[in-house]
Amino acid sequence: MVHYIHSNRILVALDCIIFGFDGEEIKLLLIKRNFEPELGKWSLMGGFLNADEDLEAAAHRILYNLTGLDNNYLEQLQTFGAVKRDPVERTISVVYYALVNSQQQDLNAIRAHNAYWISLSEKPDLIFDHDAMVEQALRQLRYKAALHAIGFELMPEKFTIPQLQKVYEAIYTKLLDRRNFSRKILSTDLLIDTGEKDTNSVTKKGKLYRLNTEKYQKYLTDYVSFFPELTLS
Amino acid sequence: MVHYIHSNRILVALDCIIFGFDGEEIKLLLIKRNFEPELGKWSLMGGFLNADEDLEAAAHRILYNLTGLDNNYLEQLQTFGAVKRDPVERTISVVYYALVNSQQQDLNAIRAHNAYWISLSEKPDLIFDHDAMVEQALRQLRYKAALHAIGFELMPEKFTIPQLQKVYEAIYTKLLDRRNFSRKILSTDLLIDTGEKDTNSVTKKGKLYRLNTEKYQKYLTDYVSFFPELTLS
DNA sequence: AGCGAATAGTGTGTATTGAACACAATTATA
DNA sequence: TATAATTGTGTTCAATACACACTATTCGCT
Repeated sequence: MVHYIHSNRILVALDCIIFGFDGEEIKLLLIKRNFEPELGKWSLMGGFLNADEDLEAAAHRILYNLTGLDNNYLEQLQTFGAVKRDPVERTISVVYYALVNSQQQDLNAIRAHNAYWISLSEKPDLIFDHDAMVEQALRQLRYKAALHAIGFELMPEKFTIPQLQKVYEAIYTKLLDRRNFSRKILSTDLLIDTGEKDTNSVTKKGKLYRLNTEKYQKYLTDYVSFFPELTLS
Repeated sequence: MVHYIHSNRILVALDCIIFGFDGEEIKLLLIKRNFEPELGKWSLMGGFLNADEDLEAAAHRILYNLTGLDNNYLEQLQTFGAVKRDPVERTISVVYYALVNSQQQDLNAIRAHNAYWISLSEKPDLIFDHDAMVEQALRQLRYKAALHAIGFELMPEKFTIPQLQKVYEAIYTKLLDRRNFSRKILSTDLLIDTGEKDTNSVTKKGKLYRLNTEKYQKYLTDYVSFFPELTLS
């Protein structure tokens, strides 16, 4: 097989920012490292790109190994490539972020990796440039959620409109008007009334909806300003 | 120096999609390859990441070598990493896109690289996955220009409002209303009247403006829905 | 010099959308 | 059965988008 003459072959890592939602707050799935390097410190879940593995496949592998989840929103964020970013050896890292609804995750796999769901407000300092990665992922999440209807990705199968509202309020740390929120969501025609009611609710039980997945696909691919009022800064 | 045990060190390439504007159409700076591999075919301008070079610096180097330009809008687009994307050898490519105002470019450097400004409508087929890269860059350009005021990056130092309108019409292949466009741009307070008039114009000479660069920085970093009406599809 | 063609610039009304707020309905608990 | 807490629906006002009318400047032609 022919090769390029250029000799600078380097390690390609992947790191995953995994966002979840517990009903109140946005959470991150972080690793308390029980391996070298930087043993004992906190980091993102990551791994190296294998020789016969597509980049996208590697991202799915890493996410699957940690969470047992395989069917989530997963998007490439950016590639970090400063020379000194990894003190061990020159490594560039292709960063992905995932949105998971924390329902059918594999708790054993998570425990085995020494991973924990941590609130954004309680995030510890992370190794290398992982803090910058999280910061950028959060910016991208806010950006994207204002334009596309990805808030649903953090919801369980069935959910009420007030629950969905909590996701957006958590993403933007900003309270929204119930009445206007409800009208906006319903006007998209993305929700299907299941006929069921939320049993967890203490007082009035809200309608449980599920996502109209076909229409949702259009909302993802099309550029639609979903929440123009949620501008950043 | 310590190294990772993982053995899969691979080549990291960078490819640049370079957008320009000639007053009528969006143009791409493409290479008619006079070197291997794929000699004689068209491609993006690219190169390999060097050992002691930050990723961002490599992108600037490649753009500078080709155009002589060093102070342009340059943004990382995405990293392409399919196993077979480069038939010569496994290579991942970090793709950047640049917006240049085709004024003070180094024509000798461009000629030396056998590069040409090609209209989007006349783009030839490119090697490897470069077509997909261009397609995605164009999508990103449309996305971004609808939200942020990056249309200015394709303008010369001084320009008239109708000229700026042409940029947006070229990006979206869509005609815009003169009156509303003018009002919207002026309301941003991003333009400074130079007092001069456009001498090239055949009939009524328009006012020449220049960009208020401080305010412009805010428009770039802030999320602002710049042209909500320019939705994609 | 005067006129028409072409392009640049300013103004105005209507329809749509966002945002604030009032009120009615449901359910557990006291 | 009243009360507290939360959900669901309606209404009004202001801001913005959008369509379209009109005026202004400049060149070239008669």
